[in-house]
Amino acid sequence: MPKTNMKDTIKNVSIDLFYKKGYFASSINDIARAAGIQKSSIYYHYSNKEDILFDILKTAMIDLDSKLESRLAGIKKTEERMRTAIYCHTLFHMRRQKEVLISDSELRGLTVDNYKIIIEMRDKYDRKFQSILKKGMDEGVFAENNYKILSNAIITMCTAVSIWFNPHGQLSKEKIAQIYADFNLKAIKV
Amino acid sequence: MPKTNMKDTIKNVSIDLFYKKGYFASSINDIARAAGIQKSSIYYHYSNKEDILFDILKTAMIDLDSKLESRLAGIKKTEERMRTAIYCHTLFHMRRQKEVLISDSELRGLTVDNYKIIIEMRDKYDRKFQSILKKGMDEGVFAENNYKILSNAIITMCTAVSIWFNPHGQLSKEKIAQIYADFNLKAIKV
DNA sequence: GTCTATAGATGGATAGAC
DNA sequence: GTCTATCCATCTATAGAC
Repeated sequence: MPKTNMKDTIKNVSIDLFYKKGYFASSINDIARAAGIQKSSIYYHYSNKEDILFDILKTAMIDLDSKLESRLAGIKKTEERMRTAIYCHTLFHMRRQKEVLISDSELRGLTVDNYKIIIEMRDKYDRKFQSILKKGMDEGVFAENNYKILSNAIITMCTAVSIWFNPHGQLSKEKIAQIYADFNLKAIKV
Repeated sequence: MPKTNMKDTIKNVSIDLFYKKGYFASSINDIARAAGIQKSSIYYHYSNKEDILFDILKTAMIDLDSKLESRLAGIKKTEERMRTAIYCHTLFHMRRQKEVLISDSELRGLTVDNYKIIIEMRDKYDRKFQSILKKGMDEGVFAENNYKILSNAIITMCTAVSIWFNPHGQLSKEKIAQIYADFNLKAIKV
């Protein structure tokens, strides 16, 4: 059985709270109560409230990017790379629903330096989609179009699955990711 | 020239503040300062802070729905109705960027009763998209698929244009709405 | 309709004991 | 590593004068 780590506990209850009530509406006191400790004890593990948020956002971004990289490894065909990227992105946004929703609505809770770090990671990730899409257009497998606009459109659609996805619904995460991949591939192909 | 109405001023500066800093991070004091009055004067126009948020969200939802209705009026062909709905929804989410972004991230600021009212309006609006999409599938002009999933996918994609759209970018709002309509129509057609 | 003044609660964060 | 106690800033909202 895994060692109970208080820092992880704080992080996990914070994910729940930020997801349910939002970052600003969740107090240090709320977090402490959920973690079963006094609020001052939080500061032994994290230097301040923003630090918890930053930890959550950074971890989510790192995991998202590494999932993409490992899924894409070895795939050569551009069409298949695009399909895989969309499938992977959509699946992640259902599996890690709470964290990605926090990522998308609580960025304003970060001070400038931390904000820049997350935005840079996100831009780098986005450019991977853009480059696959552009390559497909150059190769003639995808219809010529504004690749930045389409890339934004596709990524935001697949990101937003986290907003409406219901874990207790009828369709599996994998089936929904499949529908999303098919939908977008059909739209971009020549 | 239009009469300067303090209630409207409060509403407008609140839209700016909620958009920039978020609802919980914006204080009554911030709003008062931006409106050029003392914070106690806010309470002459609105009974509390949530009332301002609710006013913003309700107005946005009413306007969104009435835009759709007037655009759809007289259009018979299902494919054209779908195209118009997508175009209209996307355009609105660029024209009213701030308000719709608040709508999508600050719903948690509402108490239960107000929350229910907004969600009900939103569901009713969503069902209009679902019904057009389903009709197209029944008629055989759209490919058979899970119409609820696809409807969610399309609506959230077009809603999310508000996240990345840059008013100072090269493409016009109308051009982007056109790209979005074309993209989605291509994806759903048989 | 806007002001000054303030109540009353809660926020993030720190000091220092154990 | 967690506790009690507390500081001080800020928050929403109200009372009552003008």
